[in-house]
Order: sequence, then C-alpha cells, then structure tokens
Amino acid sequence: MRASDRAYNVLREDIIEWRLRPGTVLAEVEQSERLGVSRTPVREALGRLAAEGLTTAAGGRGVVVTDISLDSIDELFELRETLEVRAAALAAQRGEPGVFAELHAQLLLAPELLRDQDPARHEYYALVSRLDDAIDAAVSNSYLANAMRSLRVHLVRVRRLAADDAARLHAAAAEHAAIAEAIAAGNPRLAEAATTVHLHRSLTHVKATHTAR
Amino acid sequence: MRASDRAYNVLREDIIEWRLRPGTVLAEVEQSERLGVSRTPVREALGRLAAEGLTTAAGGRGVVVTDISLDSIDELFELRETLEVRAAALAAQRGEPGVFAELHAQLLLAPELLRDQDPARHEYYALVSRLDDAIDAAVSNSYLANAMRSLRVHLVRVRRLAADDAARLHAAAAEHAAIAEAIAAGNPRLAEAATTVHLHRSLTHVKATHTAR
DNA sequence: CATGCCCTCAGTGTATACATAAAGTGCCTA
DNA sequence: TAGGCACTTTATGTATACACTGAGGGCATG
Repeated sequence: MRASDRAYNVLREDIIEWRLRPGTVLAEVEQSERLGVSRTPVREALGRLAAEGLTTAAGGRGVVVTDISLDSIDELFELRETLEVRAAALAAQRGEPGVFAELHAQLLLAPELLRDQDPARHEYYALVSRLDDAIDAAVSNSYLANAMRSLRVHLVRVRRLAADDAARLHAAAAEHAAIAEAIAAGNPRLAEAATTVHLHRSLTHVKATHTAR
Repeated sequence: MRASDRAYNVLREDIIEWRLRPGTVLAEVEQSERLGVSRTPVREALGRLAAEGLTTAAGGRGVVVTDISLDSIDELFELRETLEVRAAALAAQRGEPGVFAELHAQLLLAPELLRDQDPARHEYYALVSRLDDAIDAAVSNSYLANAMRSLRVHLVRVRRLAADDAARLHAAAAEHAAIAEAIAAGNPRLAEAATTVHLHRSLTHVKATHTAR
C-alpha cells in the first residue's frame, strides 16, 4: 500500500474515532513525524480529508479538524433524509426482492447479534452496512452513491458521539427491517415512509444523548 | 495566487470546456511542462479534480478525464432532481420573499438579456446563478450546499454539450421565474413542482440535442 | 515462425532541500 | 505603560532528485 494511503487511513480513523478532537490543528511536519512518512504523502492525505469535509483549511496555517455542532447535525440529517429517502424509493422500484427479503429476515434476528458481549457491535453494524450496500447496488446511480458515501463518513463521527445503547440498537434494527421489507415488497412510498421514520428516530436519539452530556 | 490553484483552475476549465476530451490521459510531467509549474502543484490539482469526479485514477498509470455517457446524464439528473427539489421546498419555507420576488421580476425580463448578440449569454447565466445562490443562502445548509456545488461542476460540462438555443433559453427563463415565484410565495409544494418540471424539460432538451449529433 | 523471458524506460510515489509568507514576540518610542 | 514596528521563527508552498513499479518491446530459443 502507498504511504499516502496509510497516512490517509490513519488520520481518517483518528478523526472518526475522536482521537483527534474538532479544532485540533494538523501540521504537516508534526503528522509526518508521527506517521513516519515524509511531508508529501501527508499533504496528499490532508488534501483528501479536506475534500471530504473532515478538515478545513485554516487560512494558510495548517488544517483543523472540522467541528460537529448541534446545528451541523441538523443540517447533516436534512441532507441524509433527502438522499436516503429517495434512495429507498428507487431501490424499491429497481431492487431484486430476494436480496432485501433475505436482509429483512436477518435484521429480524439482529437482537441475537446484540446479545453477546461484543462492545463494538461489529456484526450488527456489518449487517446494517450490507443493507446500505444493497440499496446502493439496487439504485445503481454512481452520483447518488458517491453523495451518500461522502455523507456516511460524517455520520460515523456522529454515531461515535451518540453512545448507542442496547435499547436503541434493538429499535433501530426493527426500523431497518421495516425498510428492507418495504423494498422487498417493491413499495416505494412505504420505503420512503419507513426511512423517514428511522431517520427521525435516529436524529432524536442522537440529540437526546448529546445534550445530556 | 498559488501555483497549485492556477494549475487546478486551468485543468478544470480545460475539462469543463471540452478542450480536454473524456478519456484523455493527464500525465504529471506532461501537464507540469504545459502549465509551467513543477509536478508538486500539478499532483495536488489532479487530486482535487479526482475528488470532484472530473478525473478518474487509471490504475496507478496517470489519471484520465471522466467520460459523460447518456446513462451518466440520467444518473446526474436523478441526483440533481433529488437535491434541487428539496432545496426549492426548503427555500420556500425559509427564504426572504423579497429576494425571490426581485429575482422573479428579473427573470421575466430575461428575454431582453438574450436579445443582444453575446454568444456566451454571460448576463443570462449570471442571473440564473444568482437564483442558485439565493436558494443556497435561503436553505442555509452547508452539507446540502456542498452536494449541490459538486454537482453543478458536472452540469456545466453537460450544458456545454447541449448547445442551448434561444428558444430553449427563453423557456428555461420562464421555468426559473416560476420557481422563484413559488419560493417568493412561500409555497413549498409549488416550488417542488416547478423545479421538477424545469429539470425534466432541461433533461429532455439535453438528451434530444445530444442524440442528434 | 511463434512464444516466452528479460531488459529498458517511462511515469508515478516519496523524500528532501529551498523559497516564501504569516504570526507571534520583543523591543523601542511616544 | 501602551502601541506599533521589525525581526525571528515556524509553518506551508514549490522544485527537484531519487526509488520503484509496471508495461512494452526486442531478442533468443524451441
């Protein structure tokens, strides 16, 4: 793997996992020493991060990790709803019903995945991610897929902020199952509605746990 | 201005204006000689172009200018409709009516702008661009604005392909005026409808002139 | 004559040296 | 003592040298 890719992945993970807090200044020399590569690949990595919106150029004086305020979470979910509601409707029109019926069945069994003591909930999140991938594939629109992919980076940051408890994850799994079911049934309006409901619940939960801190 | 910015702007313009055709391989040394700067700023410019989707990495062997096929135009307009319909509705809810009433009045006079012999239609496109900016400002959602901005780059490429004739521009001005009117009236559903109509007409025109070649 | 291997070369990936500009600090002056 | 100017420092911006990988062509052999 290229050094610039490694630098990009490390910095990206550090920002998403909140090891680099918003407002942190990322200087090129500092990061190149920390990552053990020269400034050139670090520059490329910082450029990619800025293009994704994870960092912001700070007036010629390095880049800073982008902040996530409560207002920006509202904006983020407004775009998310716009894109995902449409994607769900298109998937219901174009998707293979069998794929989503299978995902629906698996999502109904999600509580079993959440019973064991995996604190990171890897299997659960992998299942949800498979639903996202299936929707992307069903929509088969590269521009829409790119817009959603760039959005999901920011959403993972928000999720890390929200501290998903078991109760919320159980409810979210049921909401995801409803989305998969609507797509499998080929019902675009129902898919839109299920997605709208899920996103509003998700946003409400995020804001509740965030303001509680 | 920085050399990397100049390289970025030149390459971006060359791609948008179709001086660099889709499929053209952009080699770093070649472009650095053409632009009179070293490889470093050229690399940064190529990275930014790739992040916008104007170029695609060709397996470690340089980057190539992204193609625009008929299929990709359909995908592009599917995302465009998703974003702009929502943006128009939000602008109708949040915008200052006076701003859009003024734009409405100016758009009704657009035929006068199209009467003189400016082949590039600068004043007309500047007016439409002001409407876009006003919608962006009224929505006041940076994520949505970013998504639409990254989309507009590709749309300009398509426009260059379409050869807008005077008849189409007159009709488009009337459609834009209808959008501005609906937003000024604070009517989200009407703004959605007017935007949907405009985008479908626009897509139909683009595809008609494109297949005619 | 065809096929496979090796060599060359072109182009990207990385490191580093140098130029340049901005911000902070300290000193001088009013 | 406060404010402004200049200097120093430290960062980014740019150029260039070197490394490495992959592709294409030529030569040799079966």
